[in-house]
Amino acid sequence: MPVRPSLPVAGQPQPERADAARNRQKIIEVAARLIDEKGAEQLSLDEVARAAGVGVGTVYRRFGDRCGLLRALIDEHERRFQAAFMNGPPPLGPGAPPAQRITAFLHGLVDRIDQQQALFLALEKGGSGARYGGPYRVYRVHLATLIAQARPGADAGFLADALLAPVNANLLCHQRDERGMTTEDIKNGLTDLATAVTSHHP
Amino acid sequence: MPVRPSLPVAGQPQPERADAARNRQKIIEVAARLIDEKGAEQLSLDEVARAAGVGVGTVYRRFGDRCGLLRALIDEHERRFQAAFMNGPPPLGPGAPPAQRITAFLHGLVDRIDQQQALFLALEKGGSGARYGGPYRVYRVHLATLIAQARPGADAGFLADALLAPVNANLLCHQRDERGMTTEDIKNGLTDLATAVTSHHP
DNA sequence: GAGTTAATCGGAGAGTTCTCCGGTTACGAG
DNA sequence: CTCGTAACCGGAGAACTCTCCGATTAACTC
Repeated sequence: MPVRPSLPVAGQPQPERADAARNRQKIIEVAARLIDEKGAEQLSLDEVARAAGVGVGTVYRRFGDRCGLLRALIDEHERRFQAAFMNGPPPLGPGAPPAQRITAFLHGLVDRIDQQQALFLALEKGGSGARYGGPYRVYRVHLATLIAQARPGADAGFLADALLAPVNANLLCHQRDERGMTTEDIKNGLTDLATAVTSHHP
Repeated sequence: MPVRPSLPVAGQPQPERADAARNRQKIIEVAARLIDEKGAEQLSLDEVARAAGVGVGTVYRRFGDRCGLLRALIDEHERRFQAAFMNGPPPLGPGAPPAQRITAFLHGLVDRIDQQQALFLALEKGGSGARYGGPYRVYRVHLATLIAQARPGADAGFLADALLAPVNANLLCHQRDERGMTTEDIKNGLTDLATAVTSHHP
């Protein structure tokens, strides 16, 4: 029988042996500490394994690859953010008009990336095809729904991609570090963009 | 005396020794062939060096890193594209109203990425900080100028980033392969986006 | 041509990511 | 408590990117 990859799907807890769970926890703790000390770019899975007292094979079995480990470190914040825009108070959560919710969401996403900038940068660098799976999918559906409410008839799915695309760690970093923009400049720009998209009459 | 990196700046031909020029040419030819045969992702610089009959150090001396080699392979098309939107016939080149030029530019960029999709994908995967240098800078200035003409007072620089962000190989691939969108769908979406951005009255 | 010098060459090697698989261990069944 | 098995462990090793530096060679001067 083939070994299943055992990458746990979020929200669907998989039975995991006690030693495996212990190792997962230990690896996450060690990785978080090492990233604090030396930055996410410098994180070597070899080193994580050594510091956690496990073999490198164990790290890969638990997290699939380097990006998988980084995602695991991001996961908790992610859940909180998703809860905020799906069930939280307006204007981020339900209750406000779609255009306002879209703007609030984009601003929230900027703040969220800022919180764990180093991790997001490292994750985007890794690339892999998984960039548009998981959280991205959730964001996209959320935005597309709001856009469809504000502008029936438009290609809401594409516009969701278009609003999400400029909110990524690489670009944010570049805009701030090399272009001298502030977070407020960026948020203002996103407000303008979102307003233009939702209020456009073709 | 420190060795200067000798990464040639485009358009500023640097005196290069005959053997060095020969090797650069040979490396580019071999790399192009290997990419045709096995795909850009599978391109190993070790293999390129062996097939070109040079040491691996030579490849790195010439092109700096993996991305540098990929950029060199992209370079010729790049020059043609830049010439087209800076000096070519309208609506891509000068002569058409800004809004139309913006749309034409975005459509042209989609086509351009399609032409060398594999290379762009590999280049984006590599990441590095150089993603916003070189061609990107040119695109950004071009778009920002046009946007400033269409909508004086707006943050044209940011909006240029925002229009460029959704036009990248990773997203285009994703939209087509996993979402079933056609190139036409994407271009229509970009037209809508550009129109919204340039005709918005705050 | 011969000499000088600085750019170039090439391969050994360090540091990574990820794979593979023989040996080990947790845990439910009896 | 014992046993059987599926899941897990860990480290050797393959493949890769990139660095370093002694040996080599192109190109300019005389």
